[in-house]
Amino acid sequence: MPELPEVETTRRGISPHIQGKQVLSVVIRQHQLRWPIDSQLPDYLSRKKLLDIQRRGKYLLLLFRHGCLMIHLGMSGSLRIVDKGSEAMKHDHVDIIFSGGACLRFHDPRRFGSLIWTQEPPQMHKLLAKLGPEPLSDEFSAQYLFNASRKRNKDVKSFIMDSHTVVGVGNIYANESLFTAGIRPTKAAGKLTRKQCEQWVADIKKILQRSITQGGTTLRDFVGGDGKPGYFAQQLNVYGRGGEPCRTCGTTLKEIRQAQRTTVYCPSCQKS
DNA sequence: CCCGATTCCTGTAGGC
DNA sequence: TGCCTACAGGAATCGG
Repeated sequence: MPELPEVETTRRGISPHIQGKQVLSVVIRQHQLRWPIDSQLPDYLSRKKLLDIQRRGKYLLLLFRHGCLMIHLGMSGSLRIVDKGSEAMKHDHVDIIFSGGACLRFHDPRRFGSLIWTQEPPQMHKLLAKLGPEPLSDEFSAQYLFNASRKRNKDVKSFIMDSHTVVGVGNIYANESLFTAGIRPTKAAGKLTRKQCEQWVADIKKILQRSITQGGTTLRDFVGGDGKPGYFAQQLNVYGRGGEPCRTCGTTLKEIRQAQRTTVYCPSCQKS
């Protein structure tokens, strides 16, 4: 489940191998992803130079002079650099082969990911145009969160996972940051206090930043071939721990469903 | 505008 | 052991 730290780790991992290189060929083995891959993609990319790789939310943006390939990893997608000619495994859906012999390989068992070609500036694309701020930017501040949450009746957990509020806070980080901030996940967003917004924003940034740092430790393995995401190694306080004792107070962690997602929280530490 | 439900897909875990 | 089902999850989109 690639969250923002994994996407950023991926960006940093693949960039040195393919940035500035020319696309030699594109192989699509499976078109049917979250959205069908444009059959003309090989034509769009062939012989073109990859200028830069950026990230917006959980989208990776492969920038070319004449357009942009937007890649989303969905929940089981991954990108790796392999040698040109290395044999494709099951679920290796797309190869982009570059001058110099590096092959960018898209792997996605559950096919929730997507590869979308656009000729507009990517920030104008409808999938990116209305996204909320980057969580690690100054734009994502306590003031912003307070303002954005006014008169919203939605529970805070679903509210923060909505990419129109802020990008990149998925289920894991929503659960973990609410625990650290001591906020009850079922609280209505509109009832967040300024103080809570300050605490929560700071905690979200802290947790994401720490996770990116840890993701970086797997970079070597990443390119070499096993691509294990780093967040499994990190200490999770609540995510996946329903029914277990809270690490802080020992109270049994409660598991509920919010908007078809599992929420875990400590009834004692997250009262407000 | 706001919100909840539905949808895509397959690996894994649990029940029997 | 193996079959079957339920479930996980990001986020766009639809319906109320």
